[in-house]
Amino acid sequence: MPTKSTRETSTKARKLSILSAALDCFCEKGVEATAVADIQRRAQCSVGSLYHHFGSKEGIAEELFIVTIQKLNSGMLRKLKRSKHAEESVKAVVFFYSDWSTRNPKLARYLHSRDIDFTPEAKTRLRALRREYIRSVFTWFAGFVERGDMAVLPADAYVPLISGPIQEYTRLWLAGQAGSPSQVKGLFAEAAWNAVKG
Amino acid sequence: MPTKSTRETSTKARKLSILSAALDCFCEKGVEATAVADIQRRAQCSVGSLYHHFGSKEGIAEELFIVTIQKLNSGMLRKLKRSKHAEESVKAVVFFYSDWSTRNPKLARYLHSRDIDFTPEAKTRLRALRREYIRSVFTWFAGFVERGDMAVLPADAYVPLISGPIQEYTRLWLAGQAGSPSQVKGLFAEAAWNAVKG
DNA sequence: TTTTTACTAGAAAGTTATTCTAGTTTAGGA
DNA sequence: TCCTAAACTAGAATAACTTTCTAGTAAAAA
Repeated sequence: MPTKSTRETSTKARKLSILSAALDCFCEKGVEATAVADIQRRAQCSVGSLYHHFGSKEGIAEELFIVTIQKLNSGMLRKLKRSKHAEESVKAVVFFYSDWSTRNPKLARYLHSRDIDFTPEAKTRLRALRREYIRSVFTWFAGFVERGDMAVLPADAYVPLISGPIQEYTRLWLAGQAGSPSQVKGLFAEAAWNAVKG
Repeated sequence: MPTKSTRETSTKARKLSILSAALDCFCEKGVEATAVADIQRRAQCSVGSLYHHFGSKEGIAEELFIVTIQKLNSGMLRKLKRSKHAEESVKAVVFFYSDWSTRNPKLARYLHSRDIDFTPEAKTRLRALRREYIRSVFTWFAGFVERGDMAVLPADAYVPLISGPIQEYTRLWLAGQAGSPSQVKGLFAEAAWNAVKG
């Protein structure tokens, strides 16, 4: 049983507490409007500590974004791979997105803020993550497409067709302009299936 | 023939040149990373002039965002109202979004960037614009719904179902992860119609 | 002509991000 | 157990940037 060193544990805890403090600040005031001092106060650490771990305010924003995307994607793929049939798989994507967003509204809100300000490196990492996600989904669907259960479409079209509406609806919900995604997820799952079925 | 004063004309031109310079900077470096001095240099004006017209850097970003949304929405509604039938209307939304984005990639990129950092007033204005847009679209569709040409759905569901996929695909395209929206707009228009037809 | 108002300029001031120096804590080897 | 290297933290110092302020110019109105 490999017990972690106290150093390792406390480092991880501090990084997490900084990310969590940052998420709260970002959601309350927006990324640009939160000062490094705001995060530092809320996380109860020093400026030095903050810069030691993340390099810059942008570094915090990037790490938070990337870690969140990774969690969302991996959760989605796990769910996907527990599905047996084409229809079940497609609908699972819509349901998972809806459920994850309503369970993690702060993270969802943060993901819906855009990535225009990231460093080239972070953009590259994000691009790789997205590409990998789209590839995984496409690979999972490929079998169904071959069997004729799903339509033959450009590889890049599946994810937008399936996830686009629920994502857009979730954005409205986060902006206070629509009811909870859970109210329409059944409807949107049907629409997704209609858009890609064979 | 009411000829405009030179003052009025040059003021408008200066404001436009500042917005245009800002758009270029924002697209190249991101909103947060562009300094007021960057915009000021590119627009060839002084800091004072910039603050006189827009109050702050955020003020520029907000005005640019709002003006762009207004143009996009009004163009969309104009197109919509030239359509005769339900199917034609629904597909027009997809086509217009695709065409506008490919014709105005910089503006499209900016619209897809974050709106989380806006002032409460700007958020309110944006919310009003979006609500008004959704209401207009819904009103336009209401006749078709009554006649049974389109399905009866929650009012907030139409726009996400119709526009969600093409928007999401456009986002991928802007991120360099997919081909031009014009390649899939026909496909996506079909899917949109399937999602809402009666 | 004069007066008022919109506008511009650039220096000054105020804020905030980032760096730097000094020091503390921990893991790991002798 | 003690020593050393490395990870980590603190907060002052610095640098970069945003915003304000003062003075002035040009256009329109009176």
